[in-house]
Amino acid sequence: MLRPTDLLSIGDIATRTGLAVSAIRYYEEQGLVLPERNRGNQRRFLRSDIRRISFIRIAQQLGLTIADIKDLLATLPNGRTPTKKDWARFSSIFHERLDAKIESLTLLKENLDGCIGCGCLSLSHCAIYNPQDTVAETGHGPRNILPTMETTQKDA
Amino acid sequence: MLRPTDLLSIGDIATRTGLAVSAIRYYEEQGLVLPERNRGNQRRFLRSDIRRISFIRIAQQLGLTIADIKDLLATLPNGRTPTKKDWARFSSIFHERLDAKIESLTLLKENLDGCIGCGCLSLSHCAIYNPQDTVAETGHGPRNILPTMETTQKDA
DNA sequence: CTAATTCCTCAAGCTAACTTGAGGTCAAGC
DNA sequence: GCTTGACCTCAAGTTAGCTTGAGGAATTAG
Repeated sequence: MLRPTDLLSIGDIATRTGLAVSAIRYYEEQGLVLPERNRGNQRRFLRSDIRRISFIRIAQQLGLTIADIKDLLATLPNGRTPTKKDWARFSSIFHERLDAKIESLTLLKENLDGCIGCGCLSLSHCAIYNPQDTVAETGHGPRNILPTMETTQKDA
Repeated sequence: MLRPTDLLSIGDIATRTGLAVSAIRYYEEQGLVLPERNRGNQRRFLRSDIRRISFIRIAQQLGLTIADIKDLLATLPNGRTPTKKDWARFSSIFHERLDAKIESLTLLKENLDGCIGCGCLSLSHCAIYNPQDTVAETGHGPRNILPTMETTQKDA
């Protein structure tokens, strides 16, 4: 338990953050955390990395990708863990994202309401089928959402 | 162009729906559409399948998975394409989903607002870090979202 | 009739965010 | 000092929703 200079092992971090060890290794691989190594090549984290990782999880919940988060963290001087001030700055970014999401979901809902009566599904003038800005589940992977879709409708 | 009994080829459907041919084949594979075959083994769709596929796309936009949609379509008598009445029924389901999503995003936003001042990130009492109900990006794949996460934090 | 399209069926690839496993090393308790 | 548990590094697998490609057959235009 007594670790020199108050450094934490990956297991400690896992316990503290509730993440799997493999996930933390993955974060390191992606450059989100930068633990040092002891002479046996084992990762040694700072206490502040717990906060850093918590920040990562929160950002993920808000819909940011690993890459997004990496960029955000990169804006911090010296690659340090976010402070109160940083946090305030990030918060407003998050806030905007949430607002945008809520707004487009609301829009979608309104369109849906308008559609209940018509039951048209006739593509040409259905507001839901031809949305201006899409949100919903901006899923991962090559999952084209309608508006982005290019007309790749020809076969081999 | 003149097709017997007014049946459509997969290419026609692709053009009409704006989807890729491969996507439509995939939908068939997943049991979302059930085209017949001509004697040359080529798919022949009904005109109503355009509506059916439009429905699928709309449901996807609202965040339903292929499996969800399959289940929904399965509730239709005779596996037919949704009618006005069906559409009204589905609409209310969609409506609920949207409401739930909007609500939890709003909650998240409120928590975030409350957090801007504190800048704690101290896990123990941060409302965002310990959310009751998570939404955000309920991503695909083995991406555990915080509350669901089991304590698999031990290594090999 | 023939060339150009379009279509067919697999099988494999892609993306994000991880997990799982094999094979081996390190550290802590007794 | 030695066993046991924690850790290490790859490589490969997982999920959803498709796309891409190879190799071949059917349709359609001229």
